[in-house]
Formats: sequence, C-alpha cells, structure tokens
Amino acid sequence: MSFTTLIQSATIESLKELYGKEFTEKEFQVNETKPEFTGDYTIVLFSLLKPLKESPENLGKKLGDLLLNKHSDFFSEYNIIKGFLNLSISDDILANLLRENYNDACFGKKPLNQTRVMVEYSSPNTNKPLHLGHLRNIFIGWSISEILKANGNEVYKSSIVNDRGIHICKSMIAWQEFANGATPESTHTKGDHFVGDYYVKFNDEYKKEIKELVGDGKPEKEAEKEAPVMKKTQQMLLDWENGKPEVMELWKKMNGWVYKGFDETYKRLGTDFDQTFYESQTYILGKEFVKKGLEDGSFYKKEDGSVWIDLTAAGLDEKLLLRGDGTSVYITQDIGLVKQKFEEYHLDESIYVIGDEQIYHMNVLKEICRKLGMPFADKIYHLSYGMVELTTGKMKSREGTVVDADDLIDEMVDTSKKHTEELGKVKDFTEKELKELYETLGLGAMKFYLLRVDPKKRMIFNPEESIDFHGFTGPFIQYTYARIKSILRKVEEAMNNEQLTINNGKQSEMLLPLERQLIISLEKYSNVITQAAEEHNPSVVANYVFHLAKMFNSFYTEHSVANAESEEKKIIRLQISIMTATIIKSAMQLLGIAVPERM
RNA sequence: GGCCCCGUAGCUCAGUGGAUAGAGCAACAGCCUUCUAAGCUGUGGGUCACACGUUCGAAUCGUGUCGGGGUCACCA
Repeated sequence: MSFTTLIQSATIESLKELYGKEFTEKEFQVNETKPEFTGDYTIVLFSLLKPLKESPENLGKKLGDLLLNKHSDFFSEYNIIKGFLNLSISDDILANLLRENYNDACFGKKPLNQTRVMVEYSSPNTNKPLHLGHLRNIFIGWSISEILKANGNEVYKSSIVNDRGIHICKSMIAWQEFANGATPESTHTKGDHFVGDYYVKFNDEYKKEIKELVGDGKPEKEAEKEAPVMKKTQQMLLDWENGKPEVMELWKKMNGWVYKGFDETYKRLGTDFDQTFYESQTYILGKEFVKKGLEDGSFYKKEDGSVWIDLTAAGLDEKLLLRGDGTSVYITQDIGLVKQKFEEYHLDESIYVIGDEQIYHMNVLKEICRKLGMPFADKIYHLSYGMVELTTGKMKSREGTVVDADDLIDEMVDTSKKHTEELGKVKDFTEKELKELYETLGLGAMKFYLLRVDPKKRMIFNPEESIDFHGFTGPFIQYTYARIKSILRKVEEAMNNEQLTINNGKQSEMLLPLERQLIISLEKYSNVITQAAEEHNPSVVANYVFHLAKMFNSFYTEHSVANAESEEKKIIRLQISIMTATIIKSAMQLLGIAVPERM
C-alpha cells in the first residue's frame, strides 16, 4: 500500500474514532507538503470543517495527536498551518522501505491481473516511408503498452496496415511508367523510400498533365479527372479489386519492398507487434457487416445503391458505409475489424492510437457499434494525440516539409556521436560499444522529446531543441543513471573481497532532507504507473523520472556516497543510489528508452 | 455555421479544487586537486487570453467573449 493510501485510511479511521463519522478518500485531500513547510504529506482540512463543525485548529490538533498516537512508528511529528495538517514520516519507515525494496527490479509494478487490452498503433500506409508523426504515434503506442503491462494488464500490440487503395496504385503506376524495372536492390534504396519516391513522381507527373490540359483550355476540375495518369490509376484500382493477376503481382512486390523498409525502421526503434492486420483483408469483413445491418434495418439504402446509417440522434451525422458501386470506405473495414478483435482476443479494452483529427471518425465508429448492439462499444478507447508541427508550420507532404523518420534517427544518432566525442569521456570504448551508445543516446533523446508532452496536446517540433542533451531530456536521465552505475562500480572495486553488509540493522542517524526527499519520491513510483495507465499518458512517467533524476543530481553534489560520514550513511546512500538507478531504468523502459552503464 | 480541443514566463511545456503558480531552454552570476560539469547553486522573468459566476479557497469548475486549431467527404 502506498504512503498516500495509508495516510488516507489512517485518517478515515481516526475521524471515525474522534467524531463517529465515516468519510471516503474523496472527501478530503492528501497532498505532498510544499517544500517551504515542514513535513512530507499534508492533509487539507477545509473540506472536513463543515461536516464536523470544527475549527481548523481543533481538528488539526485532535487528528494530528491521534494519528501520531496510533501510528507512532509511521509518523514522527506534525504541525498545523491554517487548515493544513503537515505530517512527517519517520526515518525508520523510510529506511525500512529502502532496505526492503532497494534491489527490487519490479518495484512499483503490479502483478498480472485478468484485464486484456489491445493497443493498435503505427498503422502506416504502404505508399510512403514513416515520418515524424508516425514516430510520435509509435512511441506513444509502445509506451502505453509497457505502462499497461506494468500496471498488471495483459497487452497485445497490433497494427493495421493500410495496404490497398488509390494511393498505393499511384506509386504502382508511376513505377510501371518510369522505373524501367529498377528495384530497391538495384538502386541501393531502402524499400519504403523507393516506393515513396514513385508516389512523389506520380504527383509531379499528375501536376504536369493537369497544367498541360489547362493550357489547352480545359477547366481545372475536368483536367484533374481526365489526366491520363490518373485515369490509369483508377483503372488499376478496379483491376486490383477484380484480382487481375499482373496487378496483384505488382502490388505484392511493391508492398513487399515497403514492409522490408518498415521492418528495418521498427527494428531500429525497438518496436514490434503481436499481430498485424491488413486492410486488404479486413475490408471484406466490414462488407459482410453492412449486409447484416441492412437486413435488420440498422442501415438503409439510397436510390443509387449506397448504404448509410443515421446517427443524428446521437448528435452526429448521416454516415456513408458503402459506396453506390459497392466498394467500401474507410469506416467499413473498421467495423469489421473491431468485432474480430474483441471476439478473438476477448478484450476488456481496445485502444486505438490515432491522431486527433480522427476524433469524429472514432466517435462515429463507437456510435455505430452501440447502434448495432455490440456489447464492446464502450470498451473502445481512442488514444488521440495532437499533430506534430514544425516551427515553420505544419508538415505537408505536398510541400516537401515532412520530416522523414529514418533521416531524423540518423541525425539524432550523429548528434549524440558529436556530443560524446566533444566530451571525450569514452576513449576506452570499443567500436561496437560506441555504436551502441550513440544509438541509445540518439534514440533516447528523440523518444523522450516526443513522449514528455501530454499526447492529447499538439506539439511543436523544434529541431534545435530536440537535439539538446541538457535539462529535460533523455540523455540527462541516461547520464544520471550512468553516474550512479559509476559510483557503484567504484565502491565495489574499493571493497575488493570485503563484503559490505548492506542489509544491516537499524537506522540511528537522522536522514538528511535530500535523502528523505529521494526515498519519498522513489516510493511514489507505483502511483505514477497507476496514474499513467489510467490516464493513458506516458508523459506522467517522463515527468516523474526527470524529477527523480534531477533530485538525485542535487543529492550527488551535496553528499558523497563512497566517502560518506559514517559506514551507516554509506549504506543508506548506496541503497538510495541503487534504488534510484533501478527505478530510472524501469521508468525509462516504460518509455521504450534504454539506459547505458557508462557514457 | 454546428460540434470538439487548446490558450500558463521571451520559447517549449508541467501543474486540473488548496498554501507565495513550477521546470527546461534562452539571459546573467558562481561551482571541477574530492563518487562522470551531458552536472550543481543562485538572479531576473507571470493580469495563468478576457469578463462574470460557483466556492472558505479557482490557472483548475460553470457561463459568455476574444484568439488559435481540428472536424462536419461516395479521401484515408
């Protein structure tokens, strides 16, 4: 049980004893005490005054006395300022907590419960490589999966690949027309970039043709429709739907190139999936669903044959589910997949990591499920995240202002190399160790930069800020970890064969303020995981681990571990150091970030 | 226009009912013969967009206004 929970229940119990009234945790607040006051935790008394008909002074005194009396082992003292009852936790309790948990790699994590959750993320199109926006998506998806696991859930990571549609055909047509049989191998290009280049080529050609047609006096709208390259593309989409062998073959070949490229990037990012869905398969599921909905009257058909659902009663609009020609639209496949997911995996929650421009779309999906009487409609959670914008404005693929994922990773890794070489601390590293370190630092910086902001908020990607390795950054935390490991190595070395009995007896010296603060922060880790899981918000973990690292660095400069004032202090500080390192590693792992032993 | 999200220091962000609103970056001033200075300490910097309301107490809750964004496609 966490300190906060303990204090809450002790308070409830004491209030009952004093006044004969039952309160719940929600009726009063237990906060951390602000640094300018004495104490560790604060009970805010104001909300209790009216129901108890007491003055703050009396209530504080009575409650403080009783708490101290009944839990003399736990609390050491209290003070009352205005309506705030500040409580101090005894050194013994803190020292105990340390002794029992300092070496527990699972500290703060919950045991597995029966909750099954699927997290769908990344979900790329197969016509162009991944970009900065995908990175935010992937990092959030991975991190929330790890956080939910740490909170005791059984998690399945999935991705839906958007592998069919007009955009894919565009790349295919351009390749047919302009590639002369070139392949990623023959041009030494990463597969997803290779295919993406033909997507760009298509648009260039398309624009050129439109310009020509307009020059010949055609209205722009007509020109857009009649451009030969577009007509060919539309024909290809039809051929694809009809399963024309040459088209299918080309489609498989080009998607194969893209997947190979994606896999490389995923591997470098350290991300993976338990299940990959393909839209080319799921859209059929959706079509069957629409058929059923038509039969039971949930949907209706217009004269042109298109199928609709009326969601105006729920405050939404009429929504198209199937085109007049019977082909499916975006939402069609989602309806099919949602059912499959819940039935195959027996999910308690299905999380979709998708950009916030699709909030409306996801509301429609939920409402459709509700209307069809699907029991899982309310178990759909849209983890929406804001767009990543550049300092110069939005990313637009048409204007070439997209930040490519692979380029960005290279740049971050290069930067970490440059920084490290400038500092000159790693002269004894092998080639292999150096390479690994640069990846760890570069990716760490990038992941932390994108995860430290609340997903819901849109964020601005500032290239200079993102490669900063000081302050509120991944490398700052990695550095703190490496520093602790360095202390531990030194201490071990110095002791040689001497055995330091780290689990020795009682704490007799007073804990210093920084020591207390650190232990209390360490204790909070479990609550942090709970909060991050409940809010589906990795930035909670990022903020916590930064504050922890910051605090440790202050402690580090103030107090020596290896040359502590006494053997007892040395042991306490070693325990604090080990536990801080353990929790930094654990928390960073929840963010998908590795920590180096040395840097 | 309807609906949704956002507005906190020069910049990027925490804080979502409690005490004198906090970090990082940037600026300035200090700290390496002592466990890694990718660090630490300090200074300056705020009408929490605005107004009214609820409350013992509001950056936080409600209503309205202004500003920014998203969405309302037989696009995905």
